[in-house]
Amino acid sequence: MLTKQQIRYCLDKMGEMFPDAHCELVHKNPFELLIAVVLSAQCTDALVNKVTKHLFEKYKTPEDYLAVPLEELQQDIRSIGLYRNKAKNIQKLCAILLENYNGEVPNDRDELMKLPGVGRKTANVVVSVAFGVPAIAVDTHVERVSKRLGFCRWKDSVLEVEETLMRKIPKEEWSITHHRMIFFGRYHCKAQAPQCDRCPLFDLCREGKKRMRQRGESRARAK
DNA sequence: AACTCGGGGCA
DNA sequence: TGCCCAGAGTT
Repeated sequence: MLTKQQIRYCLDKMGEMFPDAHCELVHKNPFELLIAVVLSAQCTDALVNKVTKHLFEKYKTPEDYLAVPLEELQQDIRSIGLYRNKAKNIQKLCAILLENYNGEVPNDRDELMKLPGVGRKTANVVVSVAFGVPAIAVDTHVERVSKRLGFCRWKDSVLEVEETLMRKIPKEEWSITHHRMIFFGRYHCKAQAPQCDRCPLFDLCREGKKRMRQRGESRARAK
């Protein structure tokens, strides 16, 4: 595992590579952010943004989402995957917001996780982006990058990854860390084709060196 | 821990 | 046309 100092170095480099790292989901308020993040599960932010553009014109409040039949809401988000379940979850979630939270989005991670369709990652994104609460949302990008570089152990669960990152990174940097790692993971340290040959972190990266060795060996075999 | 839900994007 | 993308919930 890398030291705190090494991790800090990595995060600084990621910041240089992606100085504009930010939450890519379009939203104007906590409620729209919550809807956008729930929709974003298992699909790209770009695709969600296409849907929410129209969605947020039509639906402004929790009441609006409950005022239409389920089938209509499903059709409105049809172009993203898992849309049937997501539409159901959004209507349930809006009913709970009205019932228990006065129609407002709670600013507490554990309260958010009680809502249907809201897991740990979604809750962390909402509290950190909408309410400025320090949090590290561990999605597959953050998990993959953490494991490849050695921010955490290979066999760590998602929860263990989050705990390890929180232990190794100063609290003030949790939120920006999450965005930097997502950009780094999505555009550079990709799942299938990581750009190891032009990576400023190659010298620290155990997985990068391993991959390069394997590539060399397969070339040698081919000859 | 493994499985299921799913359409869009891209090769 | 078939693989890849990428969380929550359930068993």
